[in-house]
Amino acid sequence: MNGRAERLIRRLESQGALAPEDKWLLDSLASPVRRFEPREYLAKQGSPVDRIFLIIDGYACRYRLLPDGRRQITAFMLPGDLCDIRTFALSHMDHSIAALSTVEAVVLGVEAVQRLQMRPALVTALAWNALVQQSIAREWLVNVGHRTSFERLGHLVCELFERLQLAGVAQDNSFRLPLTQAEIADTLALSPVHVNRTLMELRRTGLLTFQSRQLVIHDYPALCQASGFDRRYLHLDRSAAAAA
Amino acid sequence: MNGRAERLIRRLESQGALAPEDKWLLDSLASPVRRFEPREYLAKQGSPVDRIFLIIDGYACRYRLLPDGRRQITAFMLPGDLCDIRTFALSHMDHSIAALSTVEAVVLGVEAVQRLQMRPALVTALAWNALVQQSIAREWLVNVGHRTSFERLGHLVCELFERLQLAGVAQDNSFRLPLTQAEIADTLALSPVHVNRTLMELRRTGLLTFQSRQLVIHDYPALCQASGFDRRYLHLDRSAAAAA
DNA sequence: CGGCAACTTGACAATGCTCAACGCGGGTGG
DNA sequence: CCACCCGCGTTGAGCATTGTCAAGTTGCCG
Repeated sequence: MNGRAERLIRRLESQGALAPEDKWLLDSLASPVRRFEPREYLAKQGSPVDRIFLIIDGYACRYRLLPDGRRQITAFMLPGDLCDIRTFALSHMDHSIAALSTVEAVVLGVEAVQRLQMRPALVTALAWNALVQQSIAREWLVNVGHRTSFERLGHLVCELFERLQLAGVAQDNSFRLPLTQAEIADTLALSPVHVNRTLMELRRTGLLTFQSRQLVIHDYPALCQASGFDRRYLHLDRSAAAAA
Repeated sequence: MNGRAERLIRRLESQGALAPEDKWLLDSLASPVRRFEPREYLAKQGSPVDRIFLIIDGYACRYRLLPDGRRQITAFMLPGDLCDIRTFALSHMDHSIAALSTVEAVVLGVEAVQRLQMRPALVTALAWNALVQQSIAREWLVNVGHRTSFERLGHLVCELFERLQLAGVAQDNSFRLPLTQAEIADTLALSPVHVNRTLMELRRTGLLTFQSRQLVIHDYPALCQASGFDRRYLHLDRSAAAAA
């Protein structure tokens, strides 16, 4: 056990324990670890799909570029995140993946994925994982489409907090967020200037502070309330949730 | 062969021929057909996941509601569309599915999906299908986040046109679009009033007309151009596309 | 013929964008 | 060791796209 798959295992086991052999397999595939510098590509739009990634540490993102140079970040890849193992069914990438901070990731080829696919319990757990990512993508659409900048930013912070907690890389009421305001802007479809103003408003309201890449939440329930955050879309509870 | 899976098969075969047995299986599972009236639920947020759907005819959509009653449509389900067969890995629905027009759909339970999963070629083809749906979801985020109302609406029309063509239910330069302007508004995160104005602007520009549920495209290349539509995200070509 | 849902149009308000300038800090080279 | 420079953050002013509210109109169905 090298422990590199620990954060992924922790996430997957939130839905039910895995057999030791399954954990061993995940761990044994989690090597070697490759290091990516900020802004470095993990995968490039248009390139053939021949690998997927398990994020060990750091922040990466999926994004699309517009002809005019603006970009939309469509997903964050956090420690313990694994790409959809079905990705190989596509011939080429329809978006890019890049490191936002320094990233440690394991590069998995087809053979590694085939070994994962031979374990039914892992296939199910990873299907759950992929479906949660899709649920998050839907929520981002709601976020960008219908929430004010204040709610949007607050909602993103809540989501990151929950996800990082599940991976075991958040503190009690804070987490490392190595993003520039411009990157947050690309995520929330706001201008960098407006992200700045909104951030100060959140600070003024006493909900959170964000300094030197550390995000501190001062009143989590109030933040959830103010940003319309309802964690059910993250599927964190094992039992079925009641209808809205 | 009852032919009900014809549109799905047509889509899947755009990526490579299927074996006759695979097609027979799809067709044999495509029964019975259930009919849903406009606004009727196919699946409700919070309910247990025990079925998925193959759309035979008509328009359905996935959506989420906000506490204030507004809604965001996160995907269209068109003739020939099939839900992700992995959906059963979730305990409950994180969004609702409802009919927009009268819909004919096949309801598939776990057993039917298990039979599909025993055919590797189908598993691959359906993985491709599901990944395209995710790519579309990413594009919707770009659309809502970064495009003007004019581009947004044009882009949606282009996408629907391409998808309906692939399923074989579009005419040369037009297709049936049984949506109200309010429903388009819920899709594009615009107000109904603004959808109306934008629609008239598209008409005035001579790009398209939309009357009595029929959408006619007068100049498709110009429409693509004006709305920044680049069909690569739909993965329609079998060969790898060049980088942007 | 009546009624209701969808569509249309106008006036006004507001959220968020653009442009522009300035502050701050860390890294680099002279 | 100091000075410059560049990326990032901050702030202000004006603007524009889009939302809201409200009043009509059209058209379909009963």
